[in-house]
Amino acid sequence: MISTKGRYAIRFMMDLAEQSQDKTVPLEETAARQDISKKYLEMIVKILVKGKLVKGISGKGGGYRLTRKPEEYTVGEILELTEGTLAVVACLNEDAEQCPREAFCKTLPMWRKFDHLMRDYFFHITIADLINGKV
Amino acid sequence: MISTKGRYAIRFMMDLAEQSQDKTVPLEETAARQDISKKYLEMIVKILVKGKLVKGISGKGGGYRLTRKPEEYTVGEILELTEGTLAVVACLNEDAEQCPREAFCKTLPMWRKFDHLMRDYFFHITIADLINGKV
DNA sequence: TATTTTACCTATTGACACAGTAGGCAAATG
DNA sequence: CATTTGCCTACTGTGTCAATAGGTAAAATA
Repeated sequence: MISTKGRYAIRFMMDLAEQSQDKTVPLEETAARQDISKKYLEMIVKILVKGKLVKGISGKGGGYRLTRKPEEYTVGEILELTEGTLAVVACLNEDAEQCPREAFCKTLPMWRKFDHLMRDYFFHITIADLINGKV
Repeated sequence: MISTKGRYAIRFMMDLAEQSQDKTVPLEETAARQDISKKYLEMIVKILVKGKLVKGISGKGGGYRLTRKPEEYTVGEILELTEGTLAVVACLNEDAEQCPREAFCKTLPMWRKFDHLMRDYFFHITIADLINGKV
């Protein structure tokens, strides 16, 4: 299940994209517009900054701004960054310890295929797509 | 992320299916074979019994047995029962309160489509498929 | 009938994540 | 210098996960 972290992050990115491209948008505005607790959103946006998906500018007249064009962000990368992983089962997580059942596990192929399915879906939807209702 | 509850449940059902169809299999055997804590597995199997996916027979010579043929169980229903829900976001959960953003939410269609994708996948894989490596 | 084997039930635990909240420091602008 | 903004650390309450513990009920066998 995708938590509020991932969902709020997507909405935050969309909100930035919907404001005029080269304006910096204070977090307080977005928080109000999206009806999300400012303090909580702050915490989530910090992850986006660390991941270089947005840039934060301090001081008066500051705020946040996208570092790329909206069509260059996929939902997949936003979710993976904020949720930590998109793996559907623990053993498909990148930094998971080797599973001793791996060689003969009869369910692993099912999880793997689903993983591909999911990635194929979320990594081919962009922020621009969402805004333009193309999904 | 699918927890051990769902994953162990699938393995338990597969184990039952792999034993001769009309035998009742004591939980202790399956727990040993699958290397799962007996007590914990007990808790999970209780959900399967309540959901009528398996039948438990008490007493000497007792154990568990499938109530249908392996090809009549889908992975989807096992996961949905044991995990509580398969919804990828809270607002798609059956017993979720109505979301005030529903009417104009630009991400909802994305979640809905993914939900369909996922259900289409997991509700078309059966226990028999897993055993026969058909996935 | 007594014993053994099995399922079934309630309760508890430690660790961790979620969804926030609080308060202050750092940086930049007017 | 004051104001605005981002950034940082720390804390909290609630809930779930993944078990563990210790029993009771039911059914078969000796």
